[in-house]
Amino acid sequence: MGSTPKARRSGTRERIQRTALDLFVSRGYEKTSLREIAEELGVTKAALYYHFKTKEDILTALSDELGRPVDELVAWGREQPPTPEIKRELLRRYSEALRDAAPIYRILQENQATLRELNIGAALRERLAAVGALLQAGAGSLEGRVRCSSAMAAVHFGALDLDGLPGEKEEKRAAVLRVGLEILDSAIREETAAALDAVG
Amino acid sequence: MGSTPKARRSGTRERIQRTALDLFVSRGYEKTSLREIAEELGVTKAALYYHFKTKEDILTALSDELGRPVDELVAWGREQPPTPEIKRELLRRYSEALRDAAPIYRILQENQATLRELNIGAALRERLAAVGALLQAGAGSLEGRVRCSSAMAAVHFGALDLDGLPGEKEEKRAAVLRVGLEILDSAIREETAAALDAVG
Amino acid sequence: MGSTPKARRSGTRERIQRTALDLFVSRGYEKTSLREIAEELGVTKAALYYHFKTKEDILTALSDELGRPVDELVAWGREQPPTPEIKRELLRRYSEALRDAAPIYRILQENQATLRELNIGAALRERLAAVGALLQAGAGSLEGRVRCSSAMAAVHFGALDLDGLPGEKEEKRAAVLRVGLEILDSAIREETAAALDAVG
Amino acid sequence: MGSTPKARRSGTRERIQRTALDLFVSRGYEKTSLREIAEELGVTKAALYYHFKTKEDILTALSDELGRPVDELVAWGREQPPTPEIKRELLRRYSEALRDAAPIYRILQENQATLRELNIGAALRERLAAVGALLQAGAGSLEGRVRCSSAMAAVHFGALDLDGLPGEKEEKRAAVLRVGLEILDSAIREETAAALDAVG
DNA sequence: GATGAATGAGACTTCATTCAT
DNA sequence: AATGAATGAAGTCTCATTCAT
Repeated sequence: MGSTPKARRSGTRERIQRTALDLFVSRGYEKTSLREIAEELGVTKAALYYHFKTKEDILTALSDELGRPVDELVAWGREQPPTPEIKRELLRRYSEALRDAAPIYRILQENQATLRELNIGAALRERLAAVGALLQAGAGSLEGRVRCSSAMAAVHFGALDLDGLPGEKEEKRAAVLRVGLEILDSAIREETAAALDAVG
Repeated sequence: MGSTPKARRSGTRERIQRTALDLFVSRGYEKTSLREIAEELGVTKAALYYHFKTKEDILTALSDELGRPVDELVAWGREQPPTPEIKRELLRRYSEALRDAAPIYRILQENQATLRELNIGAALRERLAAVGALLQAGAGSLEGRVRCSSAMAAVHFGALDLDGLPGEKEEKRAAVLRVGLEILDSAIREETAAALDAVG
Repeated sequence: MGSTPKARRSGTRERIQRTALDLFVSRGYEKTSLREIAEELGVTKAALYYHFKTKEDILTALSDELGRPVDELVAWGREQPPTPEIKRELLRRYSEALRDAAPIYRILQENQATLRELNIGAALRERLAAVGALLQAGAGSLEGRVRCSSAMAAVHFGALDLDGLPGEKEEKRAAVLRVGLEILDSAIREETAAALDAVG
Repeated sequence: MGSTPKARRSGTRERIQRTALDLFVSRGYEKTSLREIAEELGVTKAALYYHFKTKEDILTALSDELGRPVDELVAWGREQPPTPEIKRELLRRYSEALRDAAPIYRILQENQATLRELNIGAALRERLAAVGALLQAGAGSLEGRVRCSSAMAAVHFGALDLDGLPGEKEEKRAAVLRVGLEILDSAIREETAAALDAVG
């Protein structure tokens, strides 16, 4: 309570976050020093420590903010029945959620080894695992689970890694999502068939 | 290519590589210090410098050795015609190649941000891009390319990340490969259909 | 002497002093940061600076307040003749004065190295030296002076360090004082004997 | 095993210890920075870290070395019967042991607050408590214990604090020891008397 | 009577690397 | 084939203090 200054007076806190995000994405978390962030902003290192308790704290704040859409998605998903249509909707929304959250997940992905020892790594990974679990809900076979994972992976890594491909951003996202849905469909088809077998 | 100078004497070079690999995998490249490697081995840091010119050099040597199977796969692929069957074979062999090379690719993946500025990052990424290009050969549409990428991604990340899933290692690899092939098949089907359309 | 400026308003100044005293005793002067004091009090560091000009000032105010009894004792002692009975009374009163002043003298003792460079260290040490001088007044031999010092040391360190011993506080103080008086008596006896020798 | 370089090649380790001891005594442990030690020695800070793992380690090494005489004294004392003569001998030897160990005990005394949180503080204090316990062995009354403590305190603080008094060092030590023995004798007399009372 | 924001200095520590032996 | 000693650069963090509001 009152430990983190709520301050809306000078906006420095926000500027720190934005600068840090940029640098974490472009140079990596570990390789970005607080000196760099401070210099880029034209403040002293000590100013950073006025606004954030540690370096990790900057990343945590970023993740809490940008990761919220995925958090909300998980919350929503948990209240729905695990029907095929809901799963498709889940994947659709996941693709959307990633649109904004992409930078933070890219940081997570590209700095896994470094973040593994930080609390935040776990937090982010749990969010992803939760989405995965919702998609896999009810999947019986190993292969079924792998298909669901692959559908999510297509969307996830597509969102992060496809900068290299030619084409417009939104268009590419749509393509990636369609492929993800295809894979998900194949998973659903198989499960349904298996279920019918078991019954009939 | 003279990777092992005169070696064969005391095996220290090999021991360094093995220890480094373990530590790079478990603690990350950046977070692993030469002191740690040396201590774990019971030698001095200076000894490491007798065998390797720099820290990066240790990783490079590791990558040259473990990455060879994928290199050879690319070489082989380039001499084959881009038929569906060849593509399927390519994916199969890729899955196999990853079996041994997994650690090095895991290091690459989990330390991307760090390695981006090192030569070796590029080298490893190129190998992967080459496999991807072979799989995508002749793909006309954006969606087609995304499908091929996803097929490869399924196999690739499956190989690295599925330690968490239950089941025996080899069994999981097989499942992942089957799913990858499914996705690849869907890509091929579409391309073929599109080609027929264009013709007929 | 204007030690409390206009005060009497919200009592914050006093609360700062009390909190600081506690922390200086338990964590040491150097190791206690203004941040800690402020946090413990639920105010900002800047608030401390409204009431005190520097960190040292807080300690000085504390010392002026708590050290007064010893100051008064010294003033009293200087107006008395250096008779044995006065010396005994001096030691008795010193023991009493320390009852309240103990914390500040403990701080002095446990942070000597740190305070040596601050003015306040000297101030406190002078007070003690003054008591010592009064007790030694007229002591001819080195041994006599050592005896007087030891008598005072017994009382002084007894007051500070005997928390560890079993027994009730006031009871222990009495025991320590008795031992101190014994030592003082031995000093006086010797001096008297020596004086008689010289005369007779 | 091999963690501390045994090195006798350049003597830097010893020079570090000597310089650190001087600075710790004159400026205090906390106030002495590694930069100062390094500069005074004409080496870099990193060189200090080659020889000692932390700042505290330098102090620990110093204490292990200089504190040995007191350690040995405690060991000896524990094997003797607690007779009056042994106690007197103990105090005599303690006075001697302090002759060399004085600097380290002075550091302990003047930096108590700082060292309290370090392991080493406890270690040193335990040594002193052990001597105190040996002197008090068999003391029945609170006053008896206080007398023994005072005897030891006279010798201890005499050794550390009497630099201010006039006279030659060794001469002052002798005087302090004599006074200490006097106080110890008074303690012994009382205990003996009390014992006789109980019996007769 | 007190806060929010910021600073400048400096602390301890770790790292990759070098080189004479 | 390897060691002991040392370096220079850099990193994260904490502190007492200031000042406009």
